[in-house]
Amino acid sequence: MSAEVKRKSTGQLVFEDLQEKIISGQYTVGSNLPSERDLVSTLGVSRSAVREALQRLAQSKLVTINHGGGTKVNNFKETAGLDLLKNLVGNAPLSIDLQIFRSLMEIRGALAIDAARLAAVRRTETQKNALLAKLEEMKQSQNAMELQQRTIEFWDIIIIASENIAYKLSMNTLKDNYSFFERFGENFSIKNYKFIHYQNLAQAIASKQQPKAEQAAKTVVNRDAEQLANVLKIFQSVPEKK
Amino acid sequence: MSAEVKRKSTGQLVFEDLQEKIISGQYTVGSNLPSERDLVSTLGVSRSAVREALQRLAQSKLVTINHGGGTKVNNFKETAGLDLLKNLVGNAPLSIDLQIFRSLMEIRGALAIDAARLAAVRRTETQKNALLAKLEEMKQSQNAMELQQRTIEFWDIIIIASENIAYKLSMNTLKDNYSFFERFGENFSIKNYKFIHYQNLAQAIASKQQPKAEQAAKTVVNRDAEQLANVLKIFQSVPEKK
DNA sequence: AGTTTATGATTGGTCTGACCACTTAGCAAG
DNA sequence: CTTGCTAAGTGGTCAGACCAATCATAAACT
Repeated sequence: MSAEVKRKSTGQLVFEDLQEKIISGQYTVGSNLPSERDLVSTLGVSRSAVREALQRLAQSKLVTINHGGGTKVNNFKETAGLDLLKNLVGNAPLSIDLQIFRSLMEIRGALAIDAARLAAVRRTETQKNALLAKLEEMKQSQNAMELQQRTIEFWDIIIIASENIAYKLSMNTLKDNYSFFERFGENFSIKNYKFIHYQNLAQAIASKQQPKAEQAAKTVVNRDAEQLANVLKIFQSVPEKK
Repeated sequence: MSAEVKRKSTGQLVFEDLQEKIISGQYTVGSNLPSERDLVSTLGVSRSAVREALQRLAQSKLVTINHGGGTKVNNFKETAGLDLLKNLVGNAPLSIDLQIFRSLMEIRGALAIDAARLAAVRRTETQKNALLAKLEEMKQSQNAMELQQRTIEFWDIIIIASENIAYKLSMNTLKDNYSFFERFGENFSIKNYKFIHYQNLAQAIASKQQPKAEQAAKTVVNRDAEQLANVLKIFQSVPEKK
């Protein structure tokens, strides 16, 4: 139940350290990382810890390891995947990069809208019923956190119904990214929440009206992004409580 | 110059082996992987190799490692990122999963179209000129491979101009995924290639006409996907040459 | 002089075995 | 039945040795 701070492993620490240095440009793109043995002496950890960290960096395409030829620093903007985004966003509300926040809202919107468009054609009867049921759940939410959770599940049904595994996988990563919005949840007013747009979206998908579903999804997505942006502004204009 | 088959490291082999077993369902989701020491004896490799493979599996969210508590197999469809797609597509032309191919075309389309829409508003003068110049390069391509490469660069300019880092990162991964289309390049007829649609797209972005850019992008994307699908059909209907 | 070839140094890859840290399950005490 | 302890199991870290690929340099050759 508690939010214990799990002790991080040495390999994890090395990974984060190197990742941060690569992203912040402390290592020149195209040049080689210090050799494993150099990192061992510099960081004061074992070689296995260093190697495990390097393997993970390679897995996320931040570096390219060459047997005998050193470990090259990649230009992460050209090689990395979507999961890197969370390392670019920033942690505290005050330090959130607005351009990256915008990127996040835009890709989330593009994927969700197209998924809705496809779901309107491909959804099964079961999915139709699940979607309408989830809408009712949303309406009966007791607090903002509950509503937020059910909204995510509502969209998940649409993503699944779109029968597009790429959308599903992308959304997995995006969820990790905007999980930091959770703390803002309480700032949403559930009392004045308008369900009409979600209602329209669910109905359009239920009745297989593709253009209508696409339009309704656009409305929902744009409205949500706008609201989040507003909450974000509040957080950014008010100094953090100490 | 040669396409040498690089010898794979032991860790890489273990990684691929376990990944394949997880994706194919040979390990039950939610259960624990064999312990590191068990894998060592089963696979006949050192523990360091096993550990490095496990770290990479954890990095791609296929497993969750718990200190002292075993390594849990995740439901990759709920946790993995877009980069997993290439492991689902299949390798040979004959074994390409059509639903996944469709997913690939759809997400590629959704991102490209929205990027074009944004680029029409956000592109700089420099980017405008680069885009028009790249279009000319495309027209002067000598062979299908060259055209394909320049088309990728054409889109890359649009993605950059959209100022959306999430689109850029997603496209990085998608490029890895549809790199297997390269072999199909020679089947495209460059002689009859119609540049008018790309021309329209470039012009719309150059003149900052957003709706027009979005529409032109849709046309281009749908046409390309259709062509690729046709080529794919040819490959799938004709038995592989021996 | 330029090219090729050998060679040693550098760097990543693998293995072994020991020990530490955390979790879990079972047992014992209460 | 609960609590607390203990031992076994599992992942984490370390040290050191040796293998394998690459690179820089120097020597040999043409």
